[in-house]
Amino acid sequence: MGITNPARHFNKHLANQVLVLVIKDLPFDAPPPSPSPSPSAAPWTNDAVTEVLRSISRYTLQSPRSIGRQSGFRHRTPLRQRNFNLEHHKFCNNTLVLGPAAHQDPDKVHLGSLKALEFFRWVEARFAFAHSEATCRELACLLARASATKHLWNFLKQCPHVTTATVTCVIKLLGEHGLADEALLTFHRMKQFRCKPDTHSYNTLIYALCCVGNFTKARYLLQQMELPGFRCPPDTFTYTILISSYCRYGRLTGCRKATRRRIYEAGRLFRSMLFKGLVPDVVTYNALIDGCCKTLRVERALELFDDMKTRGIVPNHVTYGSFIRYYSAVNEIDKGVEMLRQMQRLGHGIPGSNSYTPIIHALCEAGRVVEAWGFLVELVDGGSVPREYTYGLVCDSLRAAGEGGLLLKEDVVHKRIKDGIWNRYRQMMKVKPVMTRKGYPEMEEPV
DNA sequence: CTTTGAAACA
Repeated sequence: MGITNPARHFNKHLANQVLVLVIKDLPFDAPPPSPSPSPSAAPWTNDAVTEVLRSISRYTLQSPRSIGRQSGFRHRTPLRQRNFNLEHHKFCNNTLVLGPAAHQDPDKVHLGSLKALEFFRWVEARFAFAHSEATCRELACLLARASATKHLWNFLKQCPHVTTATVTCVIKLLGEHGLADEALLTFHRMKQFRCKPDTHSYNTLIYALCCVGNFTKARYLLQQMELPGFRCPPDTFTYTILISSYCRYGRLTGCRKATRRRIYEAGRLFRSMLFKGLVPDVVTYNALIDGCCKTLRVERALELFDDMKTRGIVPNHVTYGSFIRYYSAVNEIDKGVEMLRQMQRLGHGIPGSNSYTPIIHALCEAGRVVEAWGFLVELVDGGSVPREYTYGLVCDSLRAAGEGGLLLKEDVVHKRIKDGIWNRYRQMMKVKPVMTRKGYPEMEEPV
């Protein structure tokens, strides 16, 4: 772990020096607050410039929702297309701004993008640094994250190093911030940026549109791709994105009819992808199976489950998770347990706390408390740590059922669970200090 | 560089 790469270390240090200047809004030629290395004397490399832009991005615009997630992030609440004018209006009226950027300080974000642009120009002018595709992509991504679309488009227009991959990256980021219309605009301007769309960029754009529920435009793009002889024909990803979005979004509206129509639409897409000779993968099946389970159509889900196995596609812990959640929810817990055992037996995945949690919750609710405790122990033996809520629920249920004998304070299992939960909590506080802990009665603060 | 799942509380 602790391998020290001197160049990387130097770049990090340099990035910190520049960051101090950014925060204090000082020119980059200003004397550094601490001795060496100084930005105005540094031999700038590709990696160093990238590192600086990354640190500006990290400092000024990390959305609290994305902190603590390793890669990418998914929204718990559905995204809606954001409206800049409305947001500005609300901001002026001192009311809450909605959307993923809501928790960010707008001034800080603004300063971040301006400073990044300034730095980008500064290394170029002061050291004749030749920007590469990598540094340009880093700046473009920073501007996209800051939702600074005007700056972004201006930059892409005049930068000679933009590639399709860079624009795809930008489209993805805009989509993650609920700016699907802006993503679409960026896509349409690709010619202006001297690059051609490919299937990847189409897929990313379709995903961004689906995330805000704009299926009309998403379907229109698919139609375009399906035209015979088109340069970017749809692939498995294209269909999987649409199918999963229909399944996910279908449940959102309270209306049963709309849900049915969306799930039906997902099935239709699935058939048409098979017809085109495209091979569905685990993810495609998982999306469909989860859609069926959530709409209580297990028979269909099981059919798909068999279907995937005959095609030689190996189910994974996500596939089994959908079934386990379904069976736990409808109180057919033993079938859920059977699914868990099948996954282990066939070597289709190692159950983690995600697989055990629905079963444990359901068992507690059904009053089968001792069994619940058994699964909790099994989970811990497997090396996982239960969620705090789950642990509290099992302990409460044991007490209520008069099984206090399993609650001995000095028990090794209890100690391991508590240590695990506290370790995870401390880990989280490191990356996300602004977090309130729920605090369940079972967990007293360690000394 | 793109796709699946992820609880309870207020």
